[in-house]
Amino acid sequence: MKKHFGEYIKQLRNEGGFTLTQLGAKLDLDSANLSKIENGKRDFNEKSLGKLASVFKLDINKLKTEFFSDIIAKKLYQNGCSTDALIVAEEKVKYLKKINLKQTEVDL
Amino acid sequence: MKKHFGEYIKQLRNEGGFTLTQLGAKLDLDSANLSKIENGKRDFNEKSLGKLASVFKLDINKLKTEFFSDIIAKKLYQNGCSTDALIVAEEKVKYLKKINLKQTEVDL
DNA sequence: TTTGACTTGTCGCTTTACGACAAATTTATA
DNA sequence: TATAAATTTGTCGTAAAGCGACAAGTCAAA
Repeated sequence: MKKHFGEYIKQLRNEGGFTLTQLGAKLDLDSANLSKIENGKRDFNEKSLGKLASVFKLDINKLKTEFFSDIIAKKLYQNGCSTDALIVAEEKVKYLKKINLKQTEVDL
Repeated sequence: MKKHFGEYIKQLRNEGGFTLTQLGAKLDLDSANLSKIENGKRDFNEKSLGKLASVFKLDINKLKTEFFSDIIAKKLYQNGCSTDALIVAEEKVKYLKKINLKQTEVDL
């Protein structure tokens, strides 16, 4: 288990044998900033997930799961919020998808 | 099931028989902004959860669950992210709590 | 048709996000 | 151990997001 998404990137980078500067270039990121990300002092920019996936030939959906689970865990942890919120969130996602389907029917 | 946290506030407000202006005053919020919140056009400010809890005598932890589940659901839904992230997030929260405990021991 | 409740649009300030560069520190290797 | 590369840390400036405020609009009740 990794403490944060940055550790995951670091692992990928090391496995790929890249320096911070090399990987940074591929991700349009300063090596200094990439370092902070890997060490959990800054968050990876959500908008760059696609680039990361293509550099390492990763499934974007798996990557999103890794990334967002991190964001969510941090949010709950920092706010001292019960993980009950996760159960409720799952229901809500289902509900949002359902009403979106209905709305699409209406739009047609 | 409510579409968003704003609907939840609206329900509380109606049950309490308040106008937007009245509840807004209690929450230090403009009636216009409260209206937007109730209609999902703006998010309720996380920092005001305490006030909301005390106005309606709600358990702050329940309220947090309601609030953060909403944030999380929206994030997953908007990003087309699998709810697998929720399972992973739960593991991560456990892990964060565990390493925090260990760190506390070291600090002592 | 006036009044109160609610909604919508928009402005401006504050906070946060984030890329960039400089400088310090660590690590590797000749 | 000298030095060069790799990594880390500090900080700045701009960009974007968050959010309160006010004005002007709609809508419903009397």
